[in-house]
Amino acid sequence: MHITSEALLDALRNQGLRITAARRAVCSIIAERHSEHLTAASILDAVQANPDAAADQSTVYRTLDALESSGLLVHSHLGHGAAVYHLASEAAHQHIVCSRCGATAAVPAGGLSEWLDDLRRHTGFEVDPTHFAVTGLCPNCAR
Amino acid sequence: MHITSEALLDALRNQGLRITAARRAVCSIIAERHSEHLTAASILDAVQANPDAAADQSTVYRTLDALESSGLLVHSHLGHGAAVYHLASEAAHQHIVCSRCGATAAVPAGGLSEWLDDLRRHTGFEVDPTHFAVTGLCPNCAR
DNA sequence: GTATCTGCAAAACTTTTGCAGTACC
DNA sequence: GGTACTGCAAAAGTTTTGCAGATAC
Repeated sequence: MHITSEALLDALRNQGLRITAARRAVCSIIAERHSEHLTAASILDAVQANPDAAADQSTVYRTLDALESSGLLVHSHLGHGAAVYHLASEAAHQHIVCSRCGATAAVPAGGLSEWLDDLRRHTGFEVDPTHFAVTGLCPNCAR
Repeated sequence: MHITSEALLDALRNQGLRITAARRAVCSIIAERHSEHLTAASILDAVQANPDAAADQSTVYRTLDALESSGLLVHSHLGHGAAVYHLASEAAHQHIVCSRCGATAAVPAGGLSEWLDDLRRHTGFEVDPTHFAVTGLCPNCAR
């Protein structure tokens, strides 16, 4: 499930936005490292590691916003700290995070969709379960 | 499902903590307004509205921490902003929050517990579903 | 050429912390 | 009397914003 930097840039172009060195740099980091839990800070670090394409913090945040508007990128909150950014194509999974040690696991899809249907029926909400992680205690921390 | 300010203060006493004017003030706000979504800021405002018992921000946070340690109070995150504090006796419900307009609804218990069992079986985590809300679009915002 | 971007710097917002003095028990 | 608590002030951490100058198209 790879996506290229160009695909991300195209999404920006399609919104009528301009393609700049800073945006190329951010898109390229995301395309290369899409399987990690990227935070704004780690993207910023990676961008600034390349002196030819260094971009400011505010520019990184603005680029991430633009990519989210395009629908290709989403962010979620795994805990109290910084948000993590995912490709939307990889975001269809929810995380469970240990509130003591920070260990994360993917929430199995089984059972989830029935619960979501149930939620929709009862509340009328269109549920997006991925935006916030679920917290709990991992097997180790639960002892 | 009321709780008195005294019950909260007793919980502090039982931890060997001292009872001060600031702690009385915080406990009394929580006891009076337990049915609201209280944030640290709203508790602080309420405390400072009474010039006889005004307490500092840091004191309010420290008191809230102490009450959480006692197990009578919990906080949850309904969105990107400040945490909300609930009595633990009222916290056994999860919230769903509209990511556009901020409307909240309670997640019905039905279906939830099966999903939680499922999660525990598959991940081994002891799940606390109430700490982070679930986001989605409310019926109005979903159009 | 001009509307959009960028960097810089500062602010916003929530929460935490260090420290010297105060008050509870 | 001694430990715990408080206020103050400042910092930490993440994200946002205002603005003057630079750049893509």
